[in-house]
Formats: sequence, structure tokens, C-alpha cells
Amino acid sequence: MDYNFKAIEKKWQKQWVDNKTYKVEIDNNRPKYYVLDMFPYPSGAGLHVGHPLGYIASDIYSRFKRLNGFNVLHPMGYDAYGLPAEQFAIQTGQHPAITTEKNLNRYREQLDKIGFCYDWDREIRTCEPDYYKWTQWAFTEMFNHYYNNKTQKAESIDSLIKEFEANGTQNIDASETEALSFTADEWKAKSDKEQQEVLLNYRLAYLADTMVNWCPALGTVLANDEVKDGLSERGGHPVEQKLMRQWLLRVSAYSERLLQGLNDVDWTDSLKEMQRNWIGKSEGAEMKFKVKDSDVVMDIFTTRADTVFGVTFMVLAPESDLTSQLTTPEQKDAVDAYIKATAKRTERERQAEVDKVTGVFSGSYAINPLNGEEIPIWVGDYVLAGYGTGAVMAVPGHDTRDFKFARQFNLPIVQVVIPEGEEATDTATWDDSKDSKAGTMVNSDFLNGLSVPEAIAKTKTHIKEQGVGDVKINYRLRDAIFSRQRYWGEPFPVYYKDGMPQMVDAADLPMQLPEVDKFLPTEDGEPPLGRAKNWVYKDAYPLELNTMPGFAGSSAYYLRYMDPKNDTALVGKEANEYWQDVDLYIGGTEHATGHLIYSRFWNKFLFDTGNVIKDEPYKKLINQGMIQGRSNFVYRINGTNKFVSLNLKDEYETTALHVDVNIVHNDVLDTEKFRNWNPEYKDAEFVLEEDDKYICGWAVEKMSKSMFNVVNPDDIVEDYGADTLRLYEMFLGPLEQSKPWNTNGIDGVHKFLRKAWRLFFDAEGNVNISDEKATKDELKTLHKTIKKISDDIGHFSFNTCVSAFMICVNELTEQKCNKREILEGLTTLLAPFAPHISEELWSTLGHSTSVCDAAWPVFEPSHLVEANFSYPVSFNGKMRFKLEMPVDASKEQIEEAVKTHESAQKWLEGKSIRKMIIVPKKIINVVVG
RNA sequence: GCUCGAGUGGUGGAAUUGGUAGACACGCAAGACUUAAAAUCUUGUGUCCAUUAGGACGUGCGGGUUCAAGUCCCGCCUCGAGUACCA
Repeated sequence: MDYNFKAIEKKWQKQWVDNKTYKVEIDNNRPKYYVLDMFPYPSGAGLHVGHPLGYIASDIYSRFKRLNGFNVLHPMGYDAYGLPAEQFAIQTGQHPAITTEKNLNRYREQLDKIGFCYDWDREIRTCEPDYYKWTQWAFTEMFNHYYNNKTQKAESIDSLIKEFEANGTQNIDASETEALSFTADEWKAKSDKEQQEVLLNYRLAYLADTMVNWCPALGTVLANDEVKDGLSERGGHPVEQKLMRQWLLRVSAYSERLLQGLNDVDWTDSLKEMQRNWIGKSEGAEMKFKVKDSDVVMDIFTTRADTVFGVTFMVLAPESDLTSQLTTPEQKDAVDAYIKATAKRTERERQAEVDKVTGVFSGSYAINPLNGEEIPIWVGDYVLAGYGTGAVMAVPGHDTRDFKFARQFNLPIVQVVIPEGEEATDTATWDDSKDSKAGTMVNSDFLNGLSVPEAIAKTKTHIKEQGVGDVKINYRLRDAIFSRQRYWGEPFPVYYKDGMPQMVDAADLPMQLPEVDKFLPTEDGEPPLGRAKNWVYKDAYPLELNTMPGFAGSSAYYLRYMDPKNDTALVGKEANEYWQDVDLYIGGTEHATGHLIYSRFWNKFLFDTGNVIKDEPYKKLINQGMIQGRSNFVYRINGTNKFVSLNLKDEYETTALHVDVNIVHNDVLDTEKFRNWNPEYKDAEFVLEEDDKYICGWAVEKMSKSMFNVVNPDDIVEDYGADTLRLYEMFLGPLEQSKPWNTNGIDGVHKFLRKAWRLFFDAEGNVNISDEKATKDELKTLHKTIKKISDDIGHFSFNTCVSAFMICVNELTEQKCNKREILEGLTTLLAPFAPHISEELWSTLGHSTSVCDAAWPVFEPSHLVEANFSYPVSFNGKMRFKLEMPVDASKEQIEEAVKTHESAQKWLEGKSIRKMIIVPKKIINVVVG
């Protein structure tokens, strides 16, 4: 019987479904292991060959853990809400639910063909009411909690209200939008509406007027991580700044814990680094600058408190509240014009024109709290409203941006730090500021002569004593804007009473997404939900018109897999206590600052409120590399329909054209298919190589339809089978490395499977397995492989596993080995990688149960013990010959053997041995001279 | 600009702790089988010199440490990813 992969794969995929082979339940007799893939957004294009890379790796690992006695949870689902389906709905009128369902079924079909061990009974879809009920529930919980900085955890808003009633804000240290201060009596005197407004200042899910990334083309607001280079991540449309009333999640409250938590997880350093940069902790001082002839006090944040004597002007962000307050009547027109001009610039323009220095004088002066000097206050858009206090003290001598601003507007520059190994110089001669932190203070009163770090510490103490400032820690991490002006997302469980938001009753969850006649904003610019009929609560109160963003549904999905059918909790206690957290999470690096921050935040909140038992959700995380496309080109002779092969193209004037990689094999074009590929090429003529082949050029590019380099896994499965696809994806290279997809070379792994198959059958195709005892060599081959595969899976080095299998099968073929003892071990080792063929061979070996439930072979070191070792003998570091010696030979014996060895004589001739280095079972190096 | 990662044959890659560089494949070449093709099998395949035996060179570049460097150290170059007025 030949290796008929089509029949085998069909057969076992059916058996797995029929026998529920991959169904998982809580089992207190076995240790748990949770392997999670980042679930996909099912796009209309379907899976290409790059998508399953991570899924295959996690599948291999899951099967490996199962064979080692673990109860493995390995689920899959869909991130089903999203913009593409809605954009498609706008264009075609097709309901996004229909598009999504269709795409999702297509994904499932493609995934099923690859033979994954997912427990599909646990599938979740973020757009299903049963699921998003818990997204909405978590939101209401966040609304009902605030973050207590003293206890460093979320606490109920009721306890905050009690504290307000008893003591006002006096003892409160909470995460807040702005600092508030009132007494208990003042609190009680507030109207209900006023109290609600105050509480929004503390809630973890809150409504606020905020500057947002507004994308006019998509008609919605975007989160910071959804904006790349000033363009929307999806679609690449321009994004501008706009003030809007929006829901936000107070992610910033968790900044420190999100940062500290990184120390406890096993992620790559680069990913942790990305998160650390995104959280952006900086330690510095907040200082108060009084404004001349005014009650206003400017708070500024600085990490360079030491340079306070070098401050020659102040700069406010155009969006700052203080800007209008501090603008004098004479300067009002100029400042207004400036604010207008900067507001019009999109985020992208601002970034593109980083070097363009703009600003305007406000007319006011601030007073330096340390030396009493009057310094002008300017407005400039290089200061960001969203970071620190939206105002800076400018030290042009020692800050590049301040320096440029000072030069642009002829503001004074004072040197207060002399960098190491330099002298004080005239600042007028400078081309750049001196930002270095290594240096000595000058022109700085009581700081003179100190080093920069000493001066920073001393200034901090000083300003604290003088009451003009305090030590302060700042984070770059912003609260997450949680409203989207779109249709295809989770509706908020929110209604409005007197214009104030209220949560709908828990019993009324889920709030189902209503039907609308069109998926566009209303005529008066309300989001699409404004079109829904009866979109009111309890027949009286209008419901929220925004929907939740993409990351809402993905923030706690890993918890739902633990207990997907539970209708009383997101995850039940028993399930959560058994499965606990994700042991291995595999996915793309593109979620480094979005999903992986939000999800950790969400989890920490659920942890604080006692809903889950783990503070961090993902113990170990691996980023699989991106699979790039490998494009092929044909060369058309200009002005003709004649195509010239790669090596001859320089003899002509040609244009390179992309050609579908699926009609090219090993860079050789199938000219017949090419003529049929595109009507334009029906009559194409070819200038061929000497061997009558048309060779294509190639390049590595993004995998996309327009490059004609998309390879569909279905086609590979059709031609070679799923097991070959799985092995080949792993064989391509290290999991974490990005690499181009190239179908060339797939024959190699396919041949390997056929060769492995032939070990079980004789030349006539009959099963031929021997029960004889295995020879020493056969056992050595098997156990060498057991060790290699076990070690390499442990390191997630799957590419080297495939090589090891090839070596193993090559050796067994050479040994003509058909011993059951050996073949059983090999089949089990191979099962995680190539499950279909392994099941078939396992049953050929006479087993009636699935190979998934076999036991991982035990490595027995004694089989690898050798009597002799073949030493490479080097002279002055260059290997010259091999010397076979018993492993227990003494150094003296070895030395003697080397000296007398025939091949050694020519290297020793006329030279003396200075030294001989002998590393047992490694190498011999003779130093001669 | 800053941070991180990577540069090894014609190609993908291997070398896990400093110890035989190029495992395993693809491709290519020659051969066997075949009427032929496919499939399969055998042999060869880093570069250069040499008929052979053999030798020299060789892991982006330049230095260094070491008996020994793809691997460690210093200085560069190139590519990729992330990030960017963060005070």
C-alpha cells in the first residue's frame, strides 16, 4: 500500500470528530496545561499559508504535552467584530453578521483541513450575545469600581461614596482624571447629577471630554495603538485630533502594576521592552511656577530638575486649559490663530514636520521659584497636552527641542551643565544643546560644582522643603478610549438619565445589538445605532449609541474558554481554579502594545474584584515570525508580448511583471498555465534558456493579492497533504524568525513521510513489521532521536526536530529496520508533528486507541554509550585527521597515540610539540612551533 | 534619533556550554531502472589551486582575547522590527 495521504487524512479527521478525541474536561487526576493561540479575525481573504504557522507550533506543543500526561486545554475561536465586515456592509448593504458568518465558516473549513487538536466544543465568537454579555458585564463592573492608590487595587465605588460622605476627599488617594478637593458637607450639598459627574472622575470605566484620534474616513475614533504613523492601522486613512465626549478605561491606574508584572512572566525581552516603552515610566519632579500678576500656578513635570537655573522660558501645549487663561488681550488674536492652525494639522502632518518649529508668545510671564526670575510663557505644539501637565520649563542649553525653539524665536540660552571633559563656552556659538547627563553644574547657585545626578537629588529635596514642588513619577501610558462610532461592535450596557450615564440592570444583560436600516451615521452625525428603532431602556431612557472597540472582546477571551457555557459567570470558580492561566500563548508581535496591555489590565481588574485567581494571564508567550511573500517575475520585452527568461533578460529592454507564484515551480514558469492565467498573455511568446526552461526572477515582499504571491494552505493540503504542510511550515526555519514562504523544498519533507511510511511495508506494499529484538544500532538511532526531539520541543525548536526525524528515518532505512520496538517509538515521536500518518501507522502497528493517548517514549542514555570516540586531531587549531580512541583512554595514552600516528608526522616534522590540549570526548589540539 | 533582533554555500537553514563550520533539505550535475516520462535509487556538490594525493582560503567589515572564535570583547557597515517632539 502506498502512502495515500488524502484517504488517511480524511479518515482520521472523521475519527477524531466521531470519537471526540480532542474534547477536554476538568480532570483533577492530571496536571493541566493551557495552550492558547491568538484567535483570528476572519477576513474575507481566508487563511494564507502564513497564518497557520503559530497554530501548527502550538498544536505540536499541545499534543506533546498530552503525550506526556498533561490534561491540555487547546481551544480556538474568532475575534468576530471588526471594521472590514462593516466597511463591506456599507458598500454592499450585506449585514456584517452574514459576512462574518461566511468568513468564519471558511476559516473553520481551512483550519479543519490542517488537523488541529482544538476542542471545538469550546469555540467562542466575540459577536455572540452569550459571549459579549460578559464583555458588557466586565464594563459595568469597571464603571462600579475605582482605583485606590493606597491599597493598589480596584475597590467599589460605593466605598468611595461612603468616604466622601464621611470625610470628603481629605483621605482619598485614587486614580483620577483631575485632582478634586471637597469636604463631606460640600459633597452632601451636591445635586445627584453633580455627584454623578464627580464620580466619573474616579470610575475605572468613565465618560469624559477628551482629545481623540478621529478618523474621518472611517467615521470613528481610534485608540493610540490603532494609529500607526498618523494613519489608521486598518485602511491607512488620515487621523486628526478632536475633542469628544467618550468612554474611557482607566488603564493608567494600573501602569505600575502592568510594569512590575512583566518581571514575573516568561516573555521575550524584546516584547517586554516594547511594553515597558509603551508604559513609559519616568521619575522626575513636579514644580510650581507662579504666574506674574495672576493667581494661576503652572505645574510642570521635569526629569531634569537640576537644570532649573537654566530655564529661560515656559511652553504650554496649545490644547492646555491654561493657554487661554494666560493669554493677554494683546496676544489673543495671535494665540487664537495659532491654536486654530495647529488643530487643523493632522497627526501625520505634525509628525512629518517635526523639524518645523512653530509657536507664539502668550503675553504672560512666569516666575522661577528658585531664583525669582521672570520668564516669558510661550505656546508651542511641540509640547503635548496629553503628557505630564501639558506644560514644560524650557532649558534650551540642555534640551534639543527647547534649543531649536529658542533659536527660532531668539530666546536666551544659559549654560548650567559643563559636560565631562569640556569647558564653559559662549552659548551663542553652539550648534546644538548639551543634553548629556554626565557633567558638572554651573550658574546654578547652590548646585554649582555638583554632578548632574547629585544636583537632581538636591533640587528635589530643596523644592520639597520650599513647598514649590514634589517628587513625581509619570507614565506615558494613556487611558484607553473605549467608544467607537460604529455599528459592528458590542453595544454598551449604558442608558442616560438626565444626561448622566447609568448601567442597565445585570438581569438585562446582554444588551443585544439592534438592527439598523443602514450601517452609516445618521443625518445629524450620530453613530449608526442612532438609526435603531426603540433603542431606549425601560421605554424611557435613551441608550448609548457608541459601540465598543475591537479589543473589548479579546481582552478576557482566554478566561471564557475555561468555561464557555457558563451562564452565571464569565468563568466559574471550579474551572478557573483548575485551568488558572495560559501556560503558553502563541501569536504575532503586532499585539505587543494593544491587546497584550488591555488584556493584562482587564485581567488585573478581574483579579482585584475576586473574579479570577491569577494576576497575570499569560505565563509564557512566544511571537511567531511573519511569513512574507516570495514573488516571482517574468520579463516582458518592451512593446511586445514576448517574455524573456531571467538569465537572458539583460540582452533586451524589459519590464518585470509579477506572475502568480502558483504557476511557477522552483522558479520555472509553467508557460502553458501562464498563457491561460491572464487573457492578455494568451498569445505570449517566450525566449527560453538553453534547456528550454523559462526561469523567473524573485523577490521577498509582503504576502498580498496584488503581488500574486499568496499561497493558500488548501492547495498545499490538496497536493501534498496536511502532514506535509505541518512539517514544512516547521522546517522553514526557527519559529520566531520572519521568513519568506517558498514552496520550493516542500518535496523534501513529503519524501521524508513516504520514506517513513515504507519502513512499515515491504516491496509489495504489505505490512511487514518484525517482533524481533532491536539491534544496538537501531536502539541508538531511536534513543538519539527521542532525546533530540524531547529537548528541541522544549526549546520550541521545531525546525531542527524535522531534520532529526529525517536523520532517524534515513538511518533506519539504511539499517533496514522494521522492528516494532523501534517503529512504535518513532510513531509516537512523530505524532505531534504529523498526526494523520501517525494515527494510521499506529493502527497498522495493531493499536485500537488513538496515538494521541500513547505515552511519550522514555530516553534511555545507556543506548548511546560508545566504547570508542573518534577524536578530531588539530594542529594549531586546524583539523587534520581523525583518531579513534577508547573513551576511557588516559591523556598519556592519547598523547602517545597522536605522536606516533602516521598522519601526524608531516605536521610534526622539524617542529616541537609545545603543548597538547586534550578535551575528553571532544577534541585534541596539538600546538607546534 | 533611540531600543531590540539579524547578517553562515546557488537557496532555506544547522552548529543548545568557545572545541571537526556548512547537519538536514531544496536546487544543480552525473549515473541506474524505464520504449519514454513520472516515481525511486546511487554518487557528487562552499570557493580557489591541483590529474590525483593534497593544499590554501572561508561564517557582513576591521581589530583583539584564546591552544582553539560563527560563538566572547572593542570599533564599524548593511538589513529587518518597534518607537518617536514623552520634557
